[in-house]
Amino acid sequence: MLFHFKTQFPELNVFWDKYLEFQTRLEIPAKTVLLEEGKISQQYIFIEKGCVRTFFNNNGNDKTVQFFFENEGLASLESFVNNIPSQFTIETIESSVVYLLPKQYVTQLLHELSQVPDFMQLLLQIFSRRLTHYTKELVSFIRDTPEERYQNLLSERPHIVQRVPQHYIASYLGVSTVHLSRIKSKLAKGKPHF
Amino acid sequence: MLFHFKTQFPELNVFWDKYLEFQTRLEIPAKTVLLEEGKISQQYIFIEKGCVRTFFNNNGNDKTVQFFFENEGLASLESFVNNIPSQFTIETIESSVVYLLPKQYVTQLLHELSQVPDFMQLLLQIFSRRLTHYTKELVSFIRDTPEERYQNLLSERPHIVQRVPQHYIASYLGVSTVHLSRIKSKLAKGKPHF
DNA sequence: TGAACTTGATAACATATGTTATCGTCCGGG
DNA sequence: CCCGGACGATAACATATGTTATCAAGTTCA
Repeated sequence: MLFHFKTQFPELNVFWDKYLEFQTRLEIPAKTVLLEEGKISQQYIFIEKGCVRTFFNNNGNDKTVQFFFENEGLASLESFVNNIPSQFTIETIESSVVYLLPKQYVTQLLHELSQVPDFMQLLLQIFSRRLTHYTKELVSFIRDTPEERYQNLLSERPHIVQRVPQHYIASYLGVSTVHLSRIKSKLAKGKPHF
Repeated sequence: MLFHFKTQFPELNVFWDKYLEFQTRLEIPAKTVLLEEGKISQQYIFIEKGCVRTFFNNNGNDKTVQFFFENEGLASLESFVNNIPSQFTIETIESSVVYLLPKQYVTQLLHELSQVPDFMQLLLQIFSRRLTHYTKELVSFIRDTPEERYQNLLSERPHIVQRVPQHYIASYLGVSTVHLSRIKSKLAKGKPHF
């Protein structure tokens, strides 16, 4: 997944803004597929309103990998950079408004950015953040029980739990919807709120 | 984790070789800690002989994340780049011979490399490979059963199974040693070799 | 060589989690 | 206004996996 230059590095806005004119605005309903697993990513996606998830198919059983919300951007990075099929599908959860920037312009943009002094340092930082994110996800999967993962989600990213339908949460946590229900009811008993 | 410039990109050897003189050679026994979880990575490690693993501690219960062998190099990337504590411990599995290149020289090396035309493209490729690796690990954890993960390991990286003690494999697969034994004995029944 | 340690297998039992089925609620479109 | 679909809770049962304990076969090292 890519990052969004604009929000993360204001000093790069000037570059980003040059490409605004090449973006396409889309208003799309829930469950619209923006990139299909197995296809090659052709555009960078920026979310103005709504939310999307990335997932992969496992015998008709979706596994959600990540959620994205307003003012976040994404693309299948490996697919983008190496021109290989995407591991994931990208799909809206709610009806959304997104902007699409075709790959050729992203490549151009990256090329322009490579002229910026110390851009490599930025790039290193960006990637090490992404790597950190994925290794943390991995570690959490290895180390934590689904119940712990749910509690982490609740405390660290409560907006996800509030906004996203529960079966997507279950698929993100790596458990069945039934078991997530169990976890919730167990937690509810432990900590009654009044 | 970093990559090893030298083996992956021969055209960069000339840069790498300039730093050979700053490397320290170490002969160390099994179970030697090269970087401790929570400390800041101070050097890049290159393995001449032997093998090492990275793991994190979970209530005295190690969880192995990755294995490295001859002619591979590693460092805690995030720790390196951002000067933050490493999420993992790096430890030898067998008695090994390693070379250490202090961080300051790696930084210098990276700076020199940033002068190379199109180095950014290389860097993008390097990082997208790393990202792909971690996302594949993550996907495998989410999608596959421990038995499937073991079979994947057997078919794709049999040298690991042959060389690494079984309890490290179990910890890498995310199961108890007892359960890995069960998996092995189950597979042995299914496919008798004679 | 003997003792301590490491490695691995197995059994018995406990717990966690998946699967299937059923039910209730809510919500949006005809 | 009603109906169907999406969403979520729960029960009953099946399976996967962890935990603890025990044993056996190497390995290392004094």
